[in-house]
Amino acid sequence: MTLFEDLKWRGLIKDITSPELEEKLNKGGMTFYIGTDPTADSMHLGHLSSFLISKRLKEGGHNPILLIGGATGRIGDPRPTSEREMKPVEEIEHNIECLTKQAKDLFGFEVVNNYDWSKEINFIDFLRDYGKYFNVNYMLDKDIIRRRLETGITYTEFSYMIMQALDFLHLFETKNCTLQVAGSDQWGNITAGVDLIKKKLGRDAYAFTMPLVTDKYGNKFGKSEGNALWLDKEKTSPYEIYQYLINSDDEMVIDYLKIFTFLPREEIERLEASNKAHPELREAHKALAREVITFLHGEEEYKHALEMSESLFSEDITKLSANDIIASLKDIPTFEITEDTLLVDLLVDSTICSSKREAREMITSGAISINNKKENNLEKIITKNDSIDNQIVIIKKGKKKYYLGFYK
RNA sequence: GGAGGGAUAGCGAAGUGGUCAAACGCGGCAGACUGUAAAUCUGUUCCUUCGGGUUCCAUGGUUCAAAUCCAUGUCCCUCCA
Repeated sequence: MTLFEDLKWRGLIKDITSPELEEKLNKGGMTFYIGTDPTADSMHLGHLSSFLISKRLKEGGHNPILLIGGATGRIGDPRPTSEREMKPVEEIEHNIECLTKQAKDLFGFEVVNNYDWSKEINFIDFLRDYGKYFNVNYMLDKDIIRRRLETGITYTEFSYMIMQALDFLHLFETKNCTLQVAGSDQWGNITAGVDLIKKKLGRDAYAFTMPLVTDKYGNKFGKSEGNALWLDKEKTSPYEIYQYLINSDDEMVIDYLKIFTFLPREEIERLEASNKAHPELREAHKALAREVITFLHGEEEYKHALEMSESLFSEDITKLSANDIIASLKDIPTFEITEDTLLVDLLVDSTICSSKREAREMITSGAISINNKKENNLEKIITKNDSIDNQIVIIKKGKKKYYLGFYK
């Protein structure tokens, strides 16, 4: 199977700028870039899919550059709905530092910052040297701009695509970078770059986008309870990622294997068959969790996440000693217990529930378990008798969320 | 610069003086069923010491009573110049 066929099979190619790209991809030897803006101090699972492509292309004999958007991040990529808040420069600087380190650690490829070449361009030169290549009508015709005409868009965000086009041009000129890869929402910005290179230099550049990864309802992949799952394990534990992936939809899990793992086609097809024949074994889900966590955090962390999940979900945890539990459950949220606390208060103080009303609702509906035993009593007082080895209390909210309480 | 329209819970959207803690839909959370899945069904979704308390962009005002009326301000949209 050629590189292009493999990418296609994995569902990683949505649009390409030109059919010649297939042959060029298969041949190898292109320098390409993938970028992200420093909107946070870590990438999240949503970024992973496109960044993994850099590794796939590298293996196909291409030369990757990862771009962190210090300049574009100061401007803000237009969202479909509304204007972004501008982030303070200090925060952006901090994010750049974190992301650069993360990208290097995870992929080990060259990382560049577009602020380095954008910061010197002054406004007059910008208008003379670049502005003339962008007809406003052309810009207005881009999907992302058109969608914003109703709700309004500032000149700042309107200009974003030009900056991204400049990046491509700069990398093309200085590093012979002829290919850009990004998520499909970047199509407008990417083609702006390809067109700019054509107009200004009369040269051909290429790009392809990958589809946005979603769940079966079309929601963005990689969000749990509205929060992004970060690739930084200090922000999102391997255990949380394990839980997220193991709970993937049956219908989607094979797609995810193709996108997020380097498993070969035969192995994924075997898992697909297994998923069909015995979905309850969740072999595909487990493989997904294993591959992703091992890639991100290494073998050790994966084993730990697996062990934790198994002890919480399939064994009788109360049979373990407090020390074993503490060692094993290091990644679930913890809280402190003072002796003899009303359960309702405990749930609120520990932020497991956001109000007493909610805490009561949880208890009454049978959503709260103490050491894996349901607790329906609103008057329940937690004492040392409820603890394991006088040290800890495990509280479960709903079916999947665990919290570990420590006596001081 | 001128004219008009708008701002309601996470989102969309009703309500236009008391019956409004605010319909409805989505989303969220929980229960049942299961496989830590999906679908389905059920409950719930401002806070509370369960007496009540604080909400409908902001600040003042009218009224026994305001999300609803008035004034000023802020932000947004449409059209004209």
